[in-house]
Formats: sequence, C-alpha cells, structure tokens
Amino acid sequence: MLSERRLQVLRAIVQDYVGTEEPVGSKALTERHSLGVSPATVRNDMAALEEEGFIAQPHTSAGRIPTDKGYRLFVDKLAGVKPMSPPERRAIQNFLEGAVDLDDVVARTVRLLAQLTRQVAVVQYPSLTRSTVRHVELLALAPARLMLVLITDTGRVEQRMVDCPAPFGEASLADLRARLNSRVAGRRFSDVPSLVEDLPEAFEADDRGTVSTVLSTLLETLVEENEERLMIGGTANLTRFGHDFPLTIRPVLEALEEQVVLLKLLGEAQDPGVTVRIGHENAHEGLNSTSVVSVGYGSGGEAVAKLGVVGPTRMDYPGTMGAVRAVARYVGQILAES
Amino acid sequence: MLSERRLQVLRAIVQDYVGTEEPVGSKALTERHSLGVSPATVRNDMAALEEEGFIAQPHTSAGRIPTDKGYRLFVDKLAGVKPMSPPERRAIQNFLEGAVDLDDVVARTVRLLAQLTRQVAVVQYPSLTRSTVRHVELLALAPARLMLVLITDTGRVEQRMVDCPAPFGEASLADLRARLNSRVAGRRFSDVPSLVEDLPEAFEADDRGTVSTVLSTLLETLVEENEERLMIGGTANLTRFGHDFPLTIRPVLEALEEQVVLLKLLGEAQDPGVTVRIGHENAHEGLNSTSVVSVGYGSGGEAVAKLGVVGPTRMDYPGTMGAVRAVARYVGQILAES
DNA sequence: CCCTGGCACTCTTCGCACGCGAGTGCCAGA
DNA sequence: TCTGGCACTCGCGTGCGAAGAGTGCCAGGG
Repeated sequence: MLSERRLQVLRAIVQDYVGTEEPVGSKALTERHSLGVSPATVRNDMAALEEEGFIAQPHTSAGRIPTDKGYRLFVDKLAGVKPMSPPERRAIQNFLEGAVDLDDVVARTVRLLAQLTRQVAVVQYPSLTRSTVRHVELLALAPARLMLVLITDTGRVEQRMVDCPAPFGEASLADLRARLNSRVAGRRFSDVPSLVEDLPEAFEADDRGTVSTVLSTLLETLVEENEERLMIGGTANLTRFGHDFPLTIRPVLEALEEQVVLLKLLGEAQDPGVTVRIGHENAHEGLNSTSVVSVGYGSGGEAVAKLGVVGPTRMDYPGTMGAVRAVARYVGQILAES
Repeated sequence: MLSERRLQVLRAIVQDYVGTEEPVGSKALTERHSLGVSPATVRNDMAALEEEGFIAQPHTSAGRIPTDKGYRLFVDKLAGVKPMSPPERRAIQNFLEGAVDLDDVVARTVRLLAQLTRQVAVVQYPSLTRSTVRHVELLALAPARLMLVLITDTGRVEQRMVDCPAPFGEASLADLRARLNSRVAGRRFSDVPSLVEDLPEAFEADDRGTVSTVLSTLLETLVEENEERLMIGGTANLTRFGHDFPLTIRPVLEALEEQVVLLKLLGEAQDPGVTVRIGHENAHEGLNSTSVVSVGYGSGGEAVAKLGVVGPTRMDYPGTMGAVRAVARYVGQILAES
C-alpha cells in the first residue's frame, strides 16, 4: 500500500500538472507544496508511484505526469467535489430561471456548463422512459390519417403520423381520445402497455383496426429510446486542449457528432452521484485522451436524463465535478417547477 | 482589363492552390497546366495579377496564393458549378429517402452535405414564415390552462402553453378549435392575422378574454422568426483547415455555436441561385478566413429555408457549389412528397 | 510589342553541432 | 528512513551554413 506521503505527492503532481500543463519535477514540487521533505525523498516516492503505474515520464529525464490510473486514484481518494460558491450558485439559478420552454432549458444548461467548466458540455433531453404522460392528443388530418401527439410531464412533445386501415369517424376519435387519456394521463410510460391492451375491445369491429394501429404507434413512441436527443456546446473549448492539435481534437469532434456514442457514454454511468470516466475507461477510442464527468438529473427525486462535460484527462476534477453537480441540481429544480 | 491568358493563370493558381495547399510558383504552373508559355511570361502575368490584388505572396520569394478578391473573380467568371455525377445523385436521393420525419430529413441532410463536401454543413429548419398551416390543435391541460399546437405543411410542430384569464369550457374549446381550423387550415402564415381578428366576437363575453389570449399566442408563434432553428454537422472537418490550428479554428467554432450569427449569415444571401461569400465578405469576424456557400431550398418552387456549408476560403468551389445545389434540390423534393 | 532564357538576389527550410538547464538515479552518511 | 551530493541523460533553444524554390529584371529574338 502507498504511504500517506506518497499519496500527498501524487495529489501535488496532479494539481501542479493540471495547473501548468507541464511535466512536474521533484524540485518544483517541494518548492510549491510544503511537503516537509527534500526533493531527493520525493524522487524516491515518485519512483515508487511510477513503479505502480500512477505516473509516467514522457521521456527520460523529464518531469512526471499522471497516468489515467493516477487520475483515477486522485478522484477516488484524494479529491473531493469542490462546491460552488454562493455567488456562483446564484448566477446559475438566475441564468436558468430565464428559460421559457424545454428547448430553452436545455440550451441554457449547455451554455452554462460549457462556460463554467470551460469544456465541452453535453446535455441529454429528459428521457421518455421514466417520465409520465401528461396528455395524448389525436387529430384527424384526413379521413384515414391521424396525427398522434404525446405530451410528457417534462414538457416534451412527440408527434407521429398514423395511417389508418379504415376511415375513422369523428365520434370514434373523440371516444378514443377520451378513453385513452382517462387511462394513461399521469401514468408512467412503463405502465402504459398494460393499461391500454384491452382498449380495442371497447370499439366496434370496424374501428378496431385503427385503434390497434394507434395504440401500437403510441407504444412505439414510448419505447423508442433511441429517439433520445441531446445538445452539445462549448466545442470551441477544445482548442485549449493541447499543443499537438489536429491529432487530439479530430477524433473528439467526430465522437461528439455521433449522438449514439454520446448517449451510450452517458448511459453507462449508473452511479447515483457524479460519475467520472477517465481516458481509456471510455469505450470509444476517440475519447481515449478525454475524461467524461456526468451526472443524472431529474424533476423529482429520480433521474430522467444525464448531463456532463467532456474534457482533457488533465482537467480540474474537483471543480468540474462541483459545477456539473450544481448545474444538475438546479436544472432539476427548474424542471420540477414548470 | 485582364487579358484572357492572365485569367487562365489566375484559374490555374486557384486550382493548384486548392489542390496542394501550398503557394504556387511560376515554374510549377507551367509544368502542370499547358499554358503554352514559359515561366518567365507567367511571372509577368503574376506580377500584374498581384498588382491588381487578385493574388499575394505570403513572403517575398515564395509562390503566390489567391486573395479573397481572386477567389471572387474565380467563382464569378472562371468557374462553373460542377454538376454531380449520376451515381452521386442516386446516392443523395437514396440517402434522403430513408428519412422518417422532419427532424430526420434535416439530420440526414446535414450528414450528407458534410460528407459530400468534407466541410461543415449548416441546414436551417424549414422556416415558418412562408409555409402554410396544416392544423391547429387546442388541448385543455387544466381548466384555465391550454396547450396550443401548431402543425405546418412542412411537418414542423410548435407548441405553446396558454394561461387563460378565465376557465374555458370543453364546449367552447371544441367550438374555438373548429372555427380556428376552418379559417386558417391550408392558409399562409402571413394571411392568418386578418383571418382571425374578428373571431372573439363570435363568443360569449366570458370566453372572449381566453379566445383573444389564444389568438395572440398563435400570432406570436407565427411571427416568431427568431425561433428559427438550424442544425450543423461535420465540425470534425475543421481539422483539415490548415497547419496553424488553434488560431484559425477557434473563432470558427465559436461562430458556429452562435445560431444567431449563422441565421444572419444564411439570411443575407438573397440570390435565387447558389450564393458564395468569401472571406472578409462575411460580416462576422470569426469567419473572415472562411467561405460560406449557401442556397435556398423549399418544398414547392419557393425557398422556405437555406442550407449551406462553411469551409476554408481555399476550397473546391465548383464541387462544393454543385453538391450544395444538388442536395438542396433533393431535399426540396423530399419535403414536397411528405 | 510581347515572349523568352538567363542571371543574380532573397528568403525559407532543414540539418547539425553545441551548450544550457531541468530532472533523474544512485550512493554514502546521518 | 531521510538527506545531500554528484554524475548522467535528454530535450530544447540557438546559431550557422547549404540547399532549394521562387522572384525580378534585363537583354535579345520573333
């Protein structure tokens, strides 16, 4: 096991490297942190830390930089989450409170996160799976063509066209609309299938085909998780990445365009708290030199979606985690109010 | 006036520079293009072109590169629009035909454009201003709270909450819904205001307040042009920009995040055909070293929105213009069909 | 009058040697 | 177990020289 002082040394290395972006040597360490020991001692500790794979040198006779494993130990054991200062909290709240609708909430959240962390922000739209139905509406666009509109408690609206097997009367439509809403309004998505399965039986034979079609479209909409959207912002912050540009930045930009990748990335993190995935812990290759800090947020106690930031592994973890957590908290509040 | 041969020289310079990304000298020019004259002659022509500001040298005794003015002359006089090859056209059509809804059409268009041109693609959602109303729906979420849903002929759906000054009965709601639709369905947005202005008079005094509120919300939605959205993609292509990275790419990424800027950029181009804005012709500073190639597209003969690409001034103009034009054409077709 | 070949000149780029400085590893001693 | 000292290794910046590409100008020929 690593001694207490060695952990201090690792912490100091991480902090210095994050600050200066340059490999940190033993002398500089003792000067900037009061470790109470000489550079020579630190060198021994560093050798041990390197032996165990927490730090590495880019080339012989250069300072050390933390490895992914080193960062992992740092966030797990050595660093807490840095809480936001009261003025910052106020600023977050003010900024988010101006939002007028769901799109705006998400858009503002992205901007805010990107600005606070100076990194790339990713915000998932509140997901359908855990939310409840506020209202289902059916509109007749043509005798045999309906539009199904689903409104969720998070303010999201999904619409689908439904081509009916047979013309559907205005009376039947009103009937279906009423029955549907009385059954599913306020219910969770996951409960909907069992609540509506016997619904066709309540209708005349002529209409059953249409009713079934409508229902299956509704169910499709509900389960269509891959329809999940997200918004990203702050990509300009990628330019602060490093000096060896094109190589680093390109795969990241490519990954960011693959919504599927990002959704999977956010989805994998199942912790209740802030999740940090460092470097090679990210499945996607393009993100091997980045860390992803994410957290769930939601209107009630439950998380309905995720948000987070993508940045270089060399990032200010405590600060970033604090910002992500705070923003998630306030977004949750805003969603609960509206 | 510039002689014919000098124009040929300019064309050759642009073509070579676009291909090689390196300043082009007189000797290389005569080797790669059969101009029928010697390097020395070309040098004289180059001196003249430089004198008039069409080309410049990055430093003494280097080759020449085109200036913005040079590119301008090139696209105006020297280059046509390169049509897509039949296989390419088929690929475009196939790719777009798989789309299931408006969001998907736009998303696919962005991907396609980015891939074809290997640049950053920008696609504006079909705008509301020129489209027509397909349907207006009113839902009662609570006794004094309505949701207004507007469906356009381009498949776009806008929703707004309406807080009523007084409770509004189910019968009144059905009445309003019916009257509203019979008046505005199929009409152009611009005609709507005059079509509904006397509508409150048809209702009981108790309901007039609510009706007016609903109507003004509807009108707001219609005129809210700044609600225009757009989608961008292919930002990874920015990495092919040049060698002097961070400086070039950063302002572009920043500009791309400002939707307002992009909308203005697209909005300014009023040509019926493909519009090209080169370098400093773009009002936004961050885009001073980029060119924007854009064109309108629409479901009928009329343009309802714009799409285009943003790339380095050193781009393959004929090819890009061809791709942009072709994609716009096919998207128009798809929209008309759905 | 325009084009051509030749020539001198200018700059950038590259390779290389060199010295400096930062940082390491190891060792002997407290 | 910590400390100070010492030799060693490299990367980085600098200066210099050669090479190469490209230009401008000029005199001669069609």
